[in-house]
Amino acid sequence: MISVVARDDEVRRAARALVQFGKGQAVYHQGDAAHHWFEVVSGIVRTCRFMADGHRQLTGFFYAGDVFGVDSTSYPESAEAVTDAVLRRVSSAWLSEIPMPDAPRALEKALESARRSIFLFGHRTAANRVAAFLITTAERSGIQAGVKLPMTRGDIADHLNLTLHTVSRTISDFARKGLIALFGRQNVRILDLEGLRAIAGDAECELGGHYVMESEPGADIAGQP
Amino acid sequence: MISVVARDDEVRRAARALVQFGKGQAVYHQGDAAHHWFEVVSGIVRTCRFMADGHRQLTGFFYAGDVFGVDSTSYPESAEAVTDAVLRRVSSAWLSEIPMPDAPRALEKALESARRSIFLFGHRTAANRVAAFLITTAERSGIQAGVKLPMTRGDIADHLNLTLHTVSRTISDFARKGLIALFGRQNVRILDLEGLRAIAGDAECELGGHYVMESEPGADIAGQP
DNA sequence: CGTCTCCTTGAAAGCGTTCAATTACAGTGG
DNA sequence: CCACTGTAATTGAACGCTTTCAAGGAGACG
Repeated sequence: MISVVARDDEVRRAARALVQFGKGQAVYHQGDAAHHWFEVVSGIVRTCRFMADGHRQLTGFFYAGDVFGVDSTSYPESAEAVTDAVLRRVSSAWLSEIPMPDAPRALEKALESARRSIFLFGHRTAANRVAAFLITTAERSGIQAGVKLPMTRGDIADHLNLTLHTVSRTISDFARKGLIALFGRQNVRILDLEGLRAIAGDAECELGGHYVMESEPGADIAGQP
Repeated sequence: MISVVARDDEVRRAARALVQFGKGQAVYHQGDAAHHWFEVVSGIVRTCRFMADGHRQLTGFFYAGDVFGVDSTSYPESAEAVTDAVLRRVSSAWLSEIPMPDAPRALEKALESARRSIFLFGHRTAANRVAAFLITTAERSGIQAGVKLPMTRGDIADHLNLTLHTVSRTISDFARKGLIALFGRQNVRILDLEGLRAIAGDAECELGGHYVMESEPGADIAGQP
């Protein structure tokens, strides 16, 4: 009996461990069976999809405290360490024991996020996207005016659906216009947050209200017991 | 007792009725409380979001048998009849009582569709998008070579994230190259399906396999009971 | 101090949009 | 049945933004 409990404890321990990854190392690959989900303890992780045409699409950056890899069967995207990172790895089998948002809710959130990307890629210029990226990155990094960009320009480009050239040019433009200041390639100081916000525009650009187009509620033509 | 049952039956009837909408009429508006979901009996319905900048984004076209409006609290997008349409309107309260395998599946389909749009908007040219649209519309319409396009060019444009000019030009190009034939503005016959497919490219462009980048599984640095 | 990777910058080309005008079509009434 | 009318679609030309092509430069690390 005791040995069984001990073994159970061991399984529990193994099911929830701290693991570390070197810069650039893959946490898991697109298509892998989803045995674990992860929480970032330190460092930064990116999730990305590889397209058949060779293009890469970064779907998210994850900072300390963020969770990723919550997928039911197999991972729809790869996860890689942007910097050296320490992660808490939790076996998917323990999902039920740990309070997690229910599945349909998670689906809806994923859908919502996907729709935001559609908007971003559809109707925003390079300046819009980069400005929005700088602002949100600044907010997530915590430090107010000093933003660190540990990811490469290529990473940012694949996240915003631009080329690294355009990203670089746009950042340089912002610096030239006095919106930000650059210290080396990875350290940015935001000088004019309001100016950046004006360029970024309303990131959550959906209307809460209606575009009323006079319409009847639709006529009932048959009951249906 | 009997009266209660009768009243219950009445509620049931009201909760699931056939309703009809005229061409262009709104089924519901973006932001409305989601009291019902719908199944298309006949006709075509479009769902669309209106952005703060005035742009419109069509998120889907729905044909007979398709389900839309499956949202938990409020509709994130408007729904409008593209043609005169008859819909089966089901009260959200009956979601659990009515055997509805389509409901959760509708969400997954929407997410899949959204992801395809992200890819489409990100890495595909106008020709790619229009070709893909014609093919999928042909498949959904049922009739093999004769595609009907009851939606306007503007609708198609807002769905593919292009201008109506570009859509029109691209369709004309296809006709000029002999890939399709036009009969009036709404009837298209596909003459060279393989040619169209070649232009559309691989619409489901995610890799099933891995891009292996030699990596260790990540070293355990501490157990976590 | 060399080398590697990543970043920056310039110039030209590509593609879709915008502006502007014309044409086709459906619906309506004579 | 045909002219009239308004909406939708087509087409041309110029513009603008991003990409592509090409070259050079800045750090990081040994």
